[in-house]
Amino acid sequence: MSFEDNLSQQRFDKIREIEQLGFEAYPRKFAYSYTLAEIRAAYDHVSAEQLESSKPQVTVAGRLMTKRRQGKAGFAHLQKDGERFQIYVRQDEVGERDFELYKKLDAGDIIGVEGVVFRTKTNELTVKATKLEFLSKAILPLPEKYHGLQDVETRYRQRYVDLFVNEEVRDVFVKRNLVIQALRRALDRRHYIEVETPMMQPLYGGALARPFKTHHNALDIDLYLRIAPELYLKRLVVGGLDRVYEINRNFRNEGLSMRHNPEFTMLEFYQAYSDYRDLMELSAELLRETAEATLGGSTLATFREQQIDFAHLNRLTLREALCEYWPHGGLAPTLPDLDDPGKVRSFIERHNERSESKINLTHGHTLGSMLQALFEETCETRLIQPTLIYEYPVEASPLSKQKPDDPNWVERFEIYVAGMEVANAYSELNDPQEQRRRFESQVAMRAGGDAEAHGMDEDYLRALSYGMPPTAGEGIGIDRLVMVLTNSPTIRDVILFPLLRPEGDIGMADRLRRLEAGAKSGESG
RNA sequence: GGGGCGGUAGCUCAGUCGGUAGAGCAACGGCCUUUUAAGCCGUGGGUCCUGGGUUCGAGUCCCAGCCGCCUCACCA
Repeated sequence: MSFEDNLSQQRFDKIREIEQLGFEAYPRKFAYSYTLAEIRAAYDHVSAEQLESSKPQVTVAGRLMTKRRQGKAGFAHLQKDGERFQIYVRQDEVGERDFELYKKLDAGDIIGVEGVVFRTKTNELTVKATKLEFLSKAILPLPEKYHGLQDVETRYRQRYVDLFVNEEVRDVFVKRNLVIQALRRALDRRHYIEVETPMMQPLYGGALARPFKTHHNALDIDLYLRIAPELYLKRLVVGGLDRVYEINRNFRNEGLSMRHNPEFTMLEFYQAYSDYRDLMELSAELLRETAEATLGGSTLATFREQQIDFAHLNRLTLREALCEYWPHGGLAPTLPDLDDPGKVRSFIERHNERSESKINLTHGHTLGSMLQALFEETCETRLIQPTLIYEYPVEASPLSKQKPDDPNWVERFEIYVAGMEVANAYSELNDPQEQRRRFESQVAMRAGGDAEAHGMDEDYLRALSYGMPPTAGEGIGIDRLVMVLTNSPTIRDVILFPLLRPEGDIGMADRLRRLEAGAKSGESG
């Protein structure tokens, strides 16, 4: 028997021993009168003397996280809802049977406690037990109590352990929920309605990315996991849902990094009779409101030792950003330089000389694509404070409306925070003829080898042909926003179960089988 | 996919020049009725990621592979 099996065997055998004391191994329910947080709220300011005279009766439950025995008494900490609370168990208070149970408890077990609130010598609020109830056994031993669970791989694979052992992990996901609540509230208040559109799509679109492919047996058709909900949401705007949003997963078949998980959560919203300027205002409000809801009223987040202030949203055109954030010293570009393809090419060459990461111009040499590539290489990671970059080249924006005075540029903006793109918005192209031409040029790019170019979506063209009001739409990357608001350096820390390679045979069923086979027979231990 | 780093007890980690594999926590037995990384005495616990190779001898050196992290590429 391996050592680990031995540890588990001892714990497994205790289930039988606990039953022999008259407790149920896996009882149905337990009615607690207070959460641990409620006790703390109710009695935190009550003195030891007052507690001594009032003797408040409570019933609590939770997972046993520490246990300190001292002869015929002992202290332990219960954990529930992310709160830890001390209990004190004395044999002369709980009786012999319950104290026998206490002696058999292991860290990780789940119990219920009836008792009286008091304060210890060190003034810690504690429940002195008058009765114990056994609720569930931890057969597997817990990680070390002081260092917790450190191994990154184990933390992601066994998030259930990570969550109850490392308290800050739970906080991150509670805050993630606050972020989503705040965004929903903000949009609901502005009379948006929330919808769900297909995650499995016969044609994928709305972004430039490679999809996951799957198959429906009964219809015998291939389907794609969506890379974006955009085209469906705009069909709804055609249908008269003037303000819609969806918070849901997108799937992109791409590499993993600290900023990329193949499935990620996006908020997309569309507002009819508006343009991208209206969404600039709305975005600033949404970011500020969300930060305040998450940071307890403050707009200041700390991310990687940097202070990030969501109270302000700087605005620059893409071309202005290139002039302002040029990283290579010497002469930075000027706005007129950026209208000259020859000069832009020389700036790219200067960048390539001075930087590890080279800009590769194989995909096309239009002025717009060069400027966008240069921006992404030189500026993106330097946009630490929330910054809105607007006016994008038309080439990589097949669904955006052009600027009235310059068809090479579209009414689009992106918002960068902490060097990451967290939002993307534009005035939606609603002219079906122009949309058809954009799709055609995308299809040509795809034929030319660009695997991420957009496909032709004829039903979308049909929808636009019924007339879509002028509309602006935006997507906000929830995971990245949560990263910044929770100071999580990697996206895996804000996704409960990030994608990992499967770990292979765990052998758990076999271990449980062996535990059952190895259990001490009948008589008490 | 390229490069770098890592994988040793259930957990957190040491392991020197290649010479019988260690500590703390957790566990088990004993003592202990206000402790809190409880304490004291004692005991048990290892597929050193896997598979080859070099060597009298490999946790340690070499090769291949697996898994993870970082980084680059990819990713508007």
